Amino acid sequence: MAEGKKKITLRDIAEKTGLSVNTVSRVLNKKPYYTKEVEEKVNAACKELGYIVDMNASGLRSGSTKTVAILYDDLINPYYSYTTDIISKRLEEKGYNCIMFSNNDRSPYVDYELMRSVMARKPDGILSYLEPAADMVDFIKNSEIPFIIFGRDGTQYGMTGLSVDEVYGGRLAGEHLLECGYRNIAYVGSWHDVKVCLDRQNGLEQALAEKGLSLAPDHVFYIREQDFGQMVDKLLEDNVDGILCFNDMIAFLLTEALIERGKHAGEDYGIVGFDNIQQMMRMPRFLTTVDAGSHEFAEEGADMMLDLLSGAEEEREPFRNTHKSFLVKGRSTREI
Amino acid sequence: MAEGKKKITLRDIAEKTGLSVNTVSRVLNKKPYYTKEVEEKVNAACKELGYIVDMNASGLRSGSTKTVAILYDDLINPYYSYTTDIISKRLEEKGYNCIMFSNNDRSPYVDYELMRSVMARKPDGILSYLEPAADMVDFIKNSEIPFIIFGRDGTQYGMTGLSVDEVYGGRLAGEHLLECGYRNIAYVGSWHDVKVCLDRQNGLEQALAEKGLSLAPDHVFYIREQDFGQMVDKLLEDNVDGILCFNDMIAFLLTEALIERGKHAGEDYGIVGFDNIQQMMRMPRFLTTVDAGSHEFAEEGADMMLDLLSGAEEEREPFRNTHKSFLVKGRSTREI
DNA sequence: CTGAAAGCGCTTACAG
DNA sequence: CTGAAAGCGCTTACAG
Repeated sequence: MAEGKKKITLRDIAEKTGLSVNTVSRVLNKKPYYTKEVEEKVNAACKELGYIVDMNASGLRSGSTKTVAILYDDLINPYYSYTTDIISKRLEEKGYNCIMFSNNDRSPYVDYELMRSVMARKPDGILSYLEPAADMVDFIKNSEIPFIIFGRDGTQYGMTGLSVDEVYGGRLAGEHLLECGYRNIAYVGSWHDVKVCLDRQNGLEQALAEKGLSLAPDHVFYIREQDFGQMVDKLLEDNVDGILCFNDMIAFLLTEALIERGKHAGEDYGIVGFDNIQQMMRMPRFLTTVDAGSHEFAEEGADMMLDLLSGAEEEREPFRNTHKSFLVKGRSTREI
Repeated sequence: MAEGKKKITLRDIAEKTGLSVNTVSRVLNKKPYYTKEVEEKVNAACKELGYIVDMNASGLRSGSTKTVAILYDDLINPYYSYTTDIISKRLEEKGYNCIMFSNNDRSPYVDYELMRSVMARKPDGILSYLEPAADMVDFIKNSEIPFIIFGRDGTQYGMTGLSVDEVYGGRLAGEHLLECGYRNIAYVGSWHDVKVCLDRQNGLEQALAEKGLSLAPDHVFYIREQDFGQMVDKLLEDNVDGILCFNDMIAFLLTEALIERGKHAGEDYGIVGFDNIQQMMRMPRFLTTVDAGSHEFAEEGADMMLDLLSGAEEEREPFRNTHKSFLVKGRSTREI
């Protein structure tokens, strides 16, 4: 089958040039101490034979795989894919490749099964969109692999990460709904035990409290844990007029469900999301949403990872709140 | 720093159990010939010590890294992220991890620089959203790594892949525009030299030709190669009323640009995209678009890769046209 | 400035 | 059924 096209290794380069494997390796890795003449001979031979290093072998020996693991739920939500795109490209420029690990919808957490497959790849760093399960925190710390929690609050775990002030974002959304004149407010979250989700809800509640209002307990929903259709019916029955959703995708889903029932966002009710995915995808601005400056945020995530990879681990403060969100007005809430 | 938490290797398990490294390896890889007693001893020791295999080492020795490289432009377009999500999860289930490689916007092709970094990782397979550059076809074939071109026509390269009948999709879109009564038609593509882009254009032209119409050469645009604003002005000046875009993202971008100029899709003009990303993201259906059944298509891509990985390489026909597209009517074209 | 040796952690023949 | 040896392709000490 093969056209004599055998794998070219350092030994082939060594033989071709009459140098030792060792010296060839030193030239390719630009370690000090070799003559210009040797350098040129090596480069010429590599080019001629089409040498490509085996990162598996170099990683095994050197202990650095030049690899970063990215842990996520799914890539369907543009918040993930958009930021992952930015982060992976930035790391790629610096010679790192990204290996993808999803928890395959088992849970919103990093569990042992996931960490096991991650560690088997011996990544130099791990960037996780998922929070660690409670019993995994020590395990992760003991692994001594730089671990960044991206977009979620890591302080509670004593871990490094980047997060947005989600409570503040929730307040912005709540204040906007109130300004628009909505008074019968609901919150549609994802999971009841995920901190970001609760933070946004919390912000909404603060905004309401300032106007002497509050969020009725039966107007708080977590769609991953209950029936979507029943929730929509309940919203209609109770004449809810202002809805904050945990993110844009949920907001779109709900908008569509309400259209099917003859109700229209911006007219019959107001709806606000989070993430501003319309902007990421260059869509016309329909949905009112909270934007956390994801582009810059992703770049900071990549830079933080690169810092950790270059060995500045211990000095970093465990956590940084880098951004203040802002509201983006769309047509899904009433004009003021 | 380390709490005595040293790396656990096969040798540790061997010492703990009193067996040889070899035997331990055989048990973990479920190779034939070991007693139940030995198996239990090994598993207990692995669990107690928290053994995790080093895939770098096993890959180096065995020649299989259990890794698939995914080559793409960007993950921003949901067509990429949605299908990548499905493919990577399916592969993950079968024990493969995906390493991401973008060409970092250098070109829409797989070039040598990209292949170099791919090959350095010694993946068992490569799935590419990008077409190979002309001078890379032989290189890729000689590498003898299973290579799938996903979503693009590979026949011209004599390569394996999955693609949709794009000409047919273009016809569907063209026929719909004509049915709606649009007569002054334009095509907004991405690159002039990418086959999918031309195929869709070609289909549009066929639909027009059947009605005795044709696409004016100055109403064909490739936005990656010309000024977007100038194009929009031209469309307005010439009173174009029906526009087919290469994909939904371009269609959205154009819709927004026309809104800024006071023109509205579905009223002042009709616009059709490709991919049905609204459906992927559970958005209300605004845009009329051509859907190629991406979910199923991605699953087939993953299955094809798994087939190749299990060694059925040579028997596969080089190429399969698996799906027929269908039109999804939105509000961006006139009601018929 | 260059080379010979050792070894990263596995799996693969091969012996017994 | 189990083990001792070799080796995957590199990089890292260490000698010279």
